[in-house]
Amino acid sequence: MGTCMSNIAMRIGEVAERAGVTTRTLRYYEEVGLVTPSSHSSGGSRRYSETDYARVLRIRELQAVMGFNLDEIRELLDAGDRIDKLRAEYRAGVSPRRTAEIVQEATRLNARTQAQVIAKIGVLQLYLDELQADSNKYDKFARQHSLDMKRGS
Amino acid sequence: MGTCMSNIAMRIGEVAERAGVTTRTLRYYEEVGLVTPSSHSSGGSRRYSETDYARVLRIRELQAVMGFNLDEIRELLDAGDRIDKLRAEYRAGVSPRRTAEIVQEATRLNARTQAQVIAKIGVLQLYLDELQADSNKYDKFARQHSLDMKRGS
DNA sequence: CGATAACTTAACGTTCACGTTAAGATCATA
DNA sequence: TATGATCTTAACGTGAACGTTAAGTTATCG
Repeated sequence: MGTCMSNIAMRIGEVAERAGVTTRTLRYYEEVGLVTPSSHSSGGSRRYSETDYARVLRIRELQAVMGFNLDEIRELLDAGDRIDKLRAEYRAGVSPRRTAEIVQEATRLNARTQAQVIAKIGVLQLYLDELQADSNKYDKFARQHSLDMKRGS
Repeated sequence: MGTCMSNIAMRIGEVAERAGVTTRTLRYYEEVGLVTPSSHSSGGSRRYSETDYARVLRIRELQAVMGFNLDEIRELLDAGDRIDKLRAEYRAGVSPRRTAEIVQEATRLNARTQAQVIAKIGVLQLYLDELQADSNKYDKFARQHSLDMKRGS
């Protein structure tokens, strides 16, 4: 299954370096079902495709920036995978009933995630507003007292 | 130091319940220098002020919603504390020279924090855009295949 | 074909952010 | 002042997400 995609395949060390993680991390991600190398050498070593690499990058972003844990990330990625699979299945012909179910679930997951992101942005924006109000006060104070100091870069 | 502020003081259990955390969590926050109760009973029990309580709430928000770890949160709160101290110093009366210094430092601290928040908002916005693009695809797919399903609420 | 760099699994170690007893001190109330 | 609820410190436990050896296997290169 999907052993040869005419795609250059990277070894684990290369992927690790490019993604800024350790090989241990990649093996751990495989252990918990996040990224499985799309092929292996004849001897059994892992071979990662560019798609695999992109997946690692996405995981790191979801983790570092969004603060999701690996379980949540797996849910999100699974939704995407399901859609991809569905697309392929659909092209090969699948029941409309099943198609509807899958698209609906992906839509729901997407909506849920959007809501979370929007909530986060909202809180950050509030916090930023506070900070800007403060900084405006400092500016005003400085001007009132003719303290000249440069703002910005 | 700061033992009596004529403020009603809460015991640790009350603060914990109001903030939705355990007493262990509050003692841990104290251990890592995040929230120190502003007073103690004669026998040595912790007594928290409303300000302390607000600080706990802020910590939880920064942690849960923004995904900061406790080290990052301490940095952010420390900046705020520093600014508060500068404010107090100014109010106690200082030379115009010192005033300028104070305003300048506060401005710099504020700007640094703003930069962090803005960076996070930026990445979140990018991610949100992607999510919306995906959800548009799902919609389009559903419409093309006449799968009727409601979006929104 | 040999060297050595990169890989393999397996297992124990570590840090963060607390959870969970344990054993005793303190607080509020009757 | 008694007593039960709440507090105290201290210490060991836990799950997530890896880090760090160890001991052996595979890949690559001259």
